[in-house]
Amino acid sequence: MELPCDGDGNCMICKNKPPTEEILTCKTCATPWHASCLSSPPPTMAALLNWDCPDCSNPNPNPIPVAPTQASSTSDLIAAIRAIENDSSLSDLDKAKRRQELLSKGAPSSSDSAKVNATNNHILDVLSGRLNCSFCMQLPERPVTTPCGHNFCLKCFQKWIAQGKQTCANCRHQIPQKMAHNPRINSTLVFAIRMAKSSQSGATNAPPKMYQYVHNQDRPDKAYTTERAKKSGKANACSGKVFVTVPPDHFGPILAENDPVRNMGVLVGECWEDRLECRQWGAHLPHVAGIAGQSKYGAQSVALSGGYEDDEDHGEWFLYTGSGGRDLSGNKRTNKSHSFDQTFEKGNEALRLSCKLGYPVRVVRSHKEKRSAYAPEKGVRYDGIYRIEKCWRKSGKQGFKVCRYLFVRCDNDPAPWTSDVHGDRPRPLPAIRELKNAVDLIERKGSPAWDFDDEKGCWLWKKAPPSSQKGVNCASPKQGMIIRKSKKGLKLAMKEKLLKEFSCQICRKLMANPLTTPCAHNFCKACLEGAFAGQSHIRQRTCEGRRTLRAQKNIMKCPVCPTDIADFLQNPQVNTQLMDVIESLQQKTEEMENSEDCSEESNDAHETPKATFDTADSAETCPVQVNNNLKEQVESKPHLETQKHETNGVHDMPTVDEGSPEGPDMDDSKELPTAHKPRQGNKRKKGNDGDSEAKEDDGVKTRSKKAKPAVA
DNA sequence: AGCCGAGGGTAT
DNA sequence: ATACCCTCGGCT
Repeated sequence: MELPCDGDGNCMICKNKPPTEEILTCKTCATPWHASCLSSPPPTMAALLNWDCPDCSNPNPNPIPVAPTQASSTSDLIAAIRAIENDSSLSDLDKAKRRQELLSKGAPSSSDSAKVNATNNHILDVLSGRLNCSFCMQLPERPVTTPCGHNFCLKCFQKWIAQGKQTCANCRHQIPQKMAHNPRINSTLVFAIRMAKSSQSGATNAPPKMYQYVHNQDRPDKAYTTERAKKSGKANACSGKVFVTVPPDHFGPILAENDPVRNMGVLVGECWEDRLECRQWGAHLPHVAGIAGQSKYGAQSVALSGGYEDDEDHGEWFLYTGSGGRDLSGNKRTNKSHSFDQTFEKGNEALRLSCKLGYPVRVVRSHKEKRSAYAPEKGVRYDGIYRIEKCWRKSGKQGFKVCRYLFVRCDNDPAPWTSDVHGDRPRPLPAIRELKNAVDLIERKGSPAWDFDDEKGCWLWKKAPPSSQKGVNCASPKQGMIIRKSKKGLKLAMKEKLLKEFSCQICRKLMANPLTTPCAHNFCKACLEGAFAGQSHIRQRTCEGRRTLRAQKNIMKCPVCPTDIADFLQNPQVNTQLMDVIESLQQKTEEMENSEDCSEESNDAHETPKATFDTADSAETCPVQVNNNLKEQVESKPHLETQKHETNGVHDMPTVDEGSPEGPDMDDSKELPTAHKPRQGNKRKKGNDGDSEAKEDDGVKTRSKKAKPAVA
């Protein structure tokens, strides 16, 4: 039995932490192994440099094709390593770091010179080889992190799971069921990789925009406006001011010019607490309905919240189900069962119109969508512009006809889950198996209104957007709120971004010994453990002091989302790859800083607080405070420009995929007899509304008009 | 002026 | 988890 070191660097065979010089790093998967516990350690120094661990050298247990790696052993490299080893001024940690840097960079072998940019001294170097997915050997495109601290592409990981594997491909730790079947994107890594890529392509002056968060104290107005609405449990649907100056029937992205409050526009990846807040920023206006649109005009936006079980989410494309088909009479707000067919009317017809004309449709995803890897863990997130390429009807899972829409992403910004630095490119449509049983199929004829411009390299209106039928919403933002954008140095902005993205969400400092939870949130190990200090995993229950009942597991909620991470906390493993990246970036930033001390940046009017990169490496510098109300300010951002992305390295649509692996199409193959059930009334009966009369005595005069008809 | 809705909080 | 009990904006 051969086993590597675990996430803490302890050998899984002898259980000890081997000294640095006894650690071997696999050239393929970068996993550390304890040399003395290997049955056949590499015989020579050269072999050591080009060493494949037992997992990677044995072709059988790993059926996923691994990209060939180039041999990189040169005598220079060995000499360099020896020099590091003999340098008495370095600590063991430093030595390990240097050595790893050397190895991961690989000897720039002449055979591979085309790929290696000799002058390239960028962050990508730092990342390459460390963050690579062990399956495809590329930087993960949609990174996910196992509880044992290893990072993979979402798709590679899913393939691995689909093969019936239950252990981490790197360290063989058991992968919990929840992670296996519902992996979450690690957005911190998305950021790291994106940043590295954009810095490599020379686009450093445009730091990636993502994960904006508008905090409560910065809101000029709250969603609740009436006294009654504030009464808990009584009303939640009272909306607040809409901050953006677009008409309610505005199509397409919301640009900076329509955002007088922040002058940023609504950015892809922006998150809100709930649908009401989402509404305030204009991304999706209805506070309950999933479709925003008018049957004669088109649909502007949709929400994906898992409300209809027929939905299928593949990130860059998804299959959306129309609304209706349910009996919501009385107070059956939660009725999920269909009792009649959906038809193309109202919102459904609006979507069909947007499909025919090729309008851009904004998409928001809600945490309520539990089956999708792309849904946010919390709240509602704006995911950008999609187009509806086709629509049709089919028999849904419950046997009644549902309206179906194929949405394909076409935004100039990358989706929140991808580490790609460029937006979408036109991509081939996925093959949808259920189409063979579709009826009422509509495909767009004629050219779409929103399309990709080859010359400009971005998506834009090819035809004039439909003129609004409504007036512009005139939010009057507080004067003081308007733009406090200073000409902050771009480098500084970048640095702040770094600091923020790699910060522990508990201590707010740069993460030390980062842990990635199964819900894909990152914290310092000390902070996360500190947050649950003193809590035992098991709660003993006694029955009247007589006998001891079966112990019950304590629930331990992730400090930033509702996920129970008690299991993870039993044996949390440091994400060493992420740790490496943070350390290296720190180093890089310091270098950059030193090299430009005398540059013009220093004449910036206001003294900027020093965004230090001190790691919170000791517990006392990093006070633990869980659930402090996110106290950051809205970030000043460079204007949201309709930027052109670099076209190099176009990482196009993951090849055309079939509809869904396990096929809802099975339903289609046989016409379900239930499709012809007698249609039930979909009208709400007035009488039911009257029932609520009795409790209207809250003393606040905000009776709804609805309460009256019972008397009338 | 209906009526509909991929919401949200609380009680069970 | 799920059942209730509301909300109010916007489409028709």
